[in-house]
Amino acid sequence: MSEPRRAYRRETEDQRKEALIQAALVLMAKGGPEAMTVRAIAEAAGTTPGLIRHYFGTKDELIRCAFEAFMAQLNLQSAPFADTAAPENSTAPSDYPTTAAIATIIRASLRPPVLDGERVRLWAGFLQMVQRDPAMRATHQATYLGYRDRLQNLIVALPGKSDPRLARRLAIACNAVIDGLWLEGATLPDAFATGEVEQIALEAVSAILDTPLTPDPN
Amino acid sequence: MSEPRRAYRRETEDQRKEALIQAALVLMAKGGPEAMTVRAIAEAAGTTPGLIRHYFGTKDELIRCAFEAFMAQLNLQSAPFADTAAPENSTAPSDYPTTAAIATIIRASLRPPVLDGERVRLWAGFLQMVQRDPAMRATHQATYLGYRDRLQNLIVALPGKSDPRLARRLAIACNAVIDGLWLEGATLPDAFATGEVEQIALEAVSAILDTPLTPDPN
DNA sequence: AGCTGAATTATACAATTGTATAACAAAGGG
DNA sequence: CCCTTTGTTATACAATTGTATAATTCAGCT
Repeated sequence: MSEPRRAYRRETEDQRKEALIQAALVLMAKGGPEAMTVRAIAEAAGTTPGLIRHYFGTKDELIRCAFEAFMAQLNLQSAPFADTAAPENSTAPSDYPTTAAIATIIRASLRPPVLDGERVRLWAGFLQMVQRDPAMRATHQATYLGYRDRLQNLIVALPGKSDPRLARRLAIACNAVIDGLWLEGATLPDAFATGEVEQIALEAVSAILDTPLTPDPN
Repeated sequence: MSEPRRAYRRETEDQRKEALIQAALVLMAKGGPEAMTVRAIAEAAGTTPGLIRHYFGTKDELIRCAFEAFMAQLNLQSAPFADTAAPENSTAPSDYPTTAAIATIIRASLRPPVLDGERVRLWAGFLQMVQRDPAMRATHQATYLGYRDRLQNLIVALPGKSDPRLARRLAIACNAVIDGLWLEGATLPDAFATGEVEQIALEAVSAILDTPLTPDPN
């Protein structure tokens, strides 16, 4: 009857933390906050609940870390290179066209793995905790504003958009289109043809910015 | 020690159901799915858990009903009149200008009570269940498509937008802007000035539709 | 080899969960 | 006026929750 004792297996602290965080995220994505119990997390991570306490002290702390990891990953995948290839010698505007950079961000944000139902549900599952926990709220806000600022920095380089207040409003609008399409495209996959979401986003952002975005068939 | 017995109070079936549904929604909005326990719902509704079983059979069924009520209310508040004043004698286009109707929907969708943090978190808290429960998924999809179709029906009446495929893409894009701004405006209230969100939405939709929306200062 | 200590597992425990069932209250008809 | 029916409340119960504590396992040092 009684299960055999779990094999004792030693791991690095980083490996263990990472495994627990990833397990928590998978459970949250698939079943929401209710599914993210310490036992389920531990089992999915191939360990026992005690390790959560050992490495994170409390479940809430693990959740905080998991949220941070999630937002970092989302940020990375939805705005690739972004900070690295941005303005190396930025006084040469046509080297890597601004419009192409904007289009790249849009496409990355609106196709898998970012455009994914479980992703959206994972994000949604955190919303309540984000509101409650100050640390998580800071992470949330920073991620949003970071994404928006990247858009704004690109927009301000477009001809005729140098006014920062104008660029800010345009960035907010573009961000909203992308977010809205991300939400709808991921939660209602049957309502759109493949590739339709990013296509619509490119057209809409082009209209908002009054600037054609290079089609760049990829 | 033992609490006095709760006063026996008889109510209409509709009153009871409504009270339980509203209590469930409030709890979901403030604390997410975890806070929506049968005991908390019953207490917030001024009754006892047994009534949930009596009137809904199971907690899941109550949740289904609550979600339906929520979506109906959201739908009503974000697109007022909508179905009533839509196309009475629709061959007279300039009687009630299409642009004004679009602007009205946008404004209603992006100010309180629709633009509200608890609203968004309430909506987010349902996402997991929407995915799982077929009935809830149908409600969700129908609400989204209904809102979008209303936009599309207005857009198709605009000059030069009579092609239904074009109108569909434009409606999707406008819907996305509104949804994205709803999300961000409600979850990050500090990031926007009052009225800024709807203002940006009006500008963005004007750009997408290539049609000025009547400012109509209200 | 033997000991120490940290990593890991297992168990304990009180609190909370959803639901089932029993006890109770009152309205309405005969 | 009793009796049935239905709405309502209270209690019971097994399952699950997060965390605390005890019991193991094993690597590294002397």
